[in-house]
Amino acid sequence: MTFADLGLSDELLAAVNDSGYTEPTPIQASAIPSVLMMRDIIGVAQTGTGKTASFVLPMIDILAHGRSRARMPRSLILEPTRELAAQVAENFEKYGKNHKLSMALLIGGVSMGDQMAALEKGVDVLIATPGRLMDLFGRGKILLTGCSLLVIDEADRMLDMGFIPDIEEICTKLPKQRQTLLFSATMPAPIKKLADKFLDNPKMIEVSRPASTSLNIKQYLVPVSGSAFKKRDRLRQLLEQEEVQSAIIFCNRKTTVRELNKTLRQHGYKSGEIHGDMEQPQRIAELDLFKDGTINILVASDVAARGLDVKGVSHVFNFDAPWHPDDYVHRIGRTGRAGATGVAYTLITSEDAENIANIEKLTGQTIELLGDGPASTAAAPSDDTDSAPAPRARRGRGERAAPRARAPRTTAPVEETRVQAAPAEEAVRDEPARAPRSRDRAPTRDTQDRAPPSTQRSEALRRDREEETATAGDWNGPLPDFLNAIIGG
DNA sequence: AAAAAAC
Repeated sequence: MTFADLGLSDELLAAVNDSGYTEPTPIQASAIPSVLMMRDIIGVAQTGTGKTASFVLPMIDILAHGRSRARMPRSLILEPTRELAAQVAENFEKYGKNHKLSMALLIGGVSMGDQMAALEKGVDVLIATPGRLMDLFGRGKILLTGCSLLVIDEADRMLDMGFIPDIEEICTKLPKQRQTLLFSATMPAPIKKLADKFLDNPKMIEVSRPASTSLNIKQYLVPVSGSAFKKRDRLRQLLEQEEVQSAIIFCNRKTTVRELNKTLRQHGYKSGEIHGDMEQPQRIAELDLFKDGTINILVASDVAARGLDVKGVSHVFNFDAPWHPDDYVHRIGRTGRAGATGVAYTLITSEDAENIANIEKLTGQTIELLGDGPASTAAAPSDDTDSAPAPRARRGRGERAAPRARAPRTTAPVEETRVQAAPAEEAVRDEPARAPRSRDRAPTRDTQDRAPPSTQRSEALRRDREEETATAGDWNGPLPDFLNAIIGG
């Protein structure tokens, strides 16, 4: 099976070919012909299954004929988060490069001026988050009466975020004669109801067992004391003993994201952060730095858990075990994408027993518990920081995780608004995501930018220690049952 | 419990 078998146009096939894809994924193979035949679709699929291309590709061919009129978009794609919306826009740019389709990205956090101007000119594709779409609609900037193709993406996430009433309202403003595609990783009752109400004789496409995790991802649990300092210490040990190409580190709280990124940077790591309290331009800028390899560690809230597609993410770390098992599946799905292998570590404290049990129940697999090996010296007194560093033997080899490579960030990028709504530059996107790491030879003492050895390290540790606030219980009592079960105790 | 989304 090739893309050529799916009924797509030659121009489109050329663009697909240029992007390096030869074989459609299962969801693409079954969805694309049906979409081209104008059928309604329910796609039950996780992100990472090629879901986005399964609607973007046929939409480009469908929209190739006909012309847009002012304020009357011809199609609408709804996404739960701004990042996802931007990502879909990138896909349209990539695959639509041989077509002359116009699109507008309607997301919050960026100025409305460009968006309104685009609408006024008329667009073929509207890609939007519900809030901004409703806002602009309320201002009379959009007419949805000419919108004959609707995509509701990540419907279960929309539900979680309370968007369903908005979605319903939007649906009623579209013409009744239209094609509707709905995608969701799971099909809870409210989503079924939504589908019943707004889809017409949909074709059901289910590609992977919901909530399954990719076999390409090796998963580990890492027991650790609940203290924030010790967790950070343990995390850094993991970062150093692993061959981290690039990593996303998830935290449950935005404050934790900020703190962790700060201390990682103090320790010389090339890290950045992303969470919902940041200005949108800054979120985009940070993501771009991560994509182009300027930073190789992204500390993130769950804003980045779902759907985010960055090539070459070798590791996912859960600094906090996620509260909801679904989130675990989504988070670790940021690695091991497109056939690559990935590793996922989850730091767990004594309080996470139930969360982990739920995750294992959901995924139907037990996650390997990492032994309390030498790397867990975090438990030992580490006041005299430099004298008791993490196992050096296991790092070295020039694979030092993160020599500081750029000056601490100033606030400058925040003010720059030019990055905003514009979809990311094509050129950057398709580069091999990461600059080749210096996985070279012996650790040559190369001077200049390299984080100076001991002094910086101990200074950073001292500051880290000072910021220690949490005093959650250490892992001292008996191991919870689920752990005993795993290690056979 | 948190996070996400409109000014």
